[in-house]
Amino acid sequence: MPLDLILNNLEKHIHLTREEQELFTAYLQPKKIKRKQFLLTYGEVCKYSAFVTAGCLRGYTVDKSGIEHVLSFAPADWWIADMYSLISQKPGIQNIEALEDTDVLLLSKANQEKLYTQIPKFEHFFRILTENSLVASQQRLIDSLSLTAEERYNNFCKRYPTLIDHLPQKQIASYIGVTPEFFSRMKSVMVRKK
Amino acid sequence: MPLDLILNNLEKHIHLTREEQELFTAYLQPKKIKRKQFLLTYGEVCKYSAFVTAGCLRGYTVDKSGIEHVLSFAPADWWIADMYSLISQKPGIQNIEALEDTDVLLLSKANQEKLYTQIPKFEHFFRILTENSLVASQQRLIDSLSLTAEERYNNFCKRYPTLIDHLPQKQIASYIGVTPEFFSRMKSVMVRKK
DNA sequence: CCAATTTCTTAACCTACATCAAGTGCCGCC
DNA sequence: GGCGGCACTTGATGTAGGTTAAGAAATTGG
Repeated sequence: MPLDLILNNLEKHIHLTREEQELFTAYLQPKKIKRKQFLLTYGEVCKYSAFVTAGCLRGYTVDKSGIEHVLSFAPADWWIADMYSLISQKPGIQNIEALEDTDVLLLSKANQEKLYTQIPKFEHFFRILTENSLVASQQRLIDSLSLTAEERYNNFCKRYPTLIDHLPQKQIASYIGVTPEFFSRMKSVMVRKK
Repeated sequence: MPLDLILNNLEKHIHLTREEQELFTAYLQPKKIKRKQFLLTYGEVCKYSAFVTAGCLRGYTVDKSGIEHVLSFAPADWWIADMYSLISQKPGIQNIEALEDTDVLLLSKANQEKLYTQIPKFEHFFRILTENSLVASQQRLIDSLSLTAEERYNNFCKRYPTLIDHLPQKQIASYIGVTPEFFSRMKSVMVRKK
């Protein structure tokens, strides 16, 4: 059941009473997104944090020469949002798209802020969630500055083991920051090496 | 006075009473770091968040071919730490070094956690601080994936206007992710263009 | 104020990855 | 069940930025 998944996710960092759980779940809004549909598009203000209960989303930006850069994948049990836009409430820079039919639970920014005051444990939870994202983001920056495409691919495989053979490889190429052409070549070289 | 600087920094997001201010400042530990001395070195566990009151620090990693990558500069009124190590309490991956004689106020992880329970506003403050770092880190990742060295340099100038003519240019080169040689060439080309 | 070190510049050559182009395989869909 | 389009491959060629080296300029510490 989807609500169990999100309650277990919270349980990793905070413990809620029955009533608190009920207050929380009342704030959630389930939504289904079909493959290739968008949860959020460039220029829109991000009003929700999304928790994925089934399927998979990707968040990406498009640069001025039209190239897409995948910033994150969100399979089941992950949170996703355009943090820049969610925080500033300015027009966002990400597209968030379903890679397959996907179910999410939406928590609006307004409700999230109510939770902070009604149940301070949520401030704690989201602080930790944000800290972990920050560490991941910094690590990815370090990787992009100091590793080769091949090493970044190996890191991707560790970080998203469930996604490797599940995802069009152009999406993986975009995540590790190379063209699909180069990624294809690289993979065939890696096979030959073994 | 240094304490005013940090209290004003907090004031950007939370309001403290006189007593809360006193409780907080009692937790702080002033420290002086001479130019080229380290606040933290690779492999050490990070036990403090540091707030700079004068001077300037840099946080950087060294990759396996010995190249340094500057992750952040911290001039006066900025916070710095090896977040990965501070959070996990595992051996860190950053060196934090003084670029000139620098004064910091240290807040230990233990004290920081006491603040979270004694004055929940601090959980709020550090959540926001972490959110802003996350957004900056994501933006820098996007920049490194989609901009040229020249565009990244322009962004650097916007982000750290006070540092541009204040900092050895090899440090800037390292921050934007190019060699000092290339950076030098790039600058002379930029001048000629104008 | 000088010597030592560090920083900056310039130049020739090199490499990881991009771009463009053409072809193959395959999956979904009327 | 055929076909339109997308994902993947492979090859030829282009380029941003790296490497090595060597000299000039600037800082720094004594």
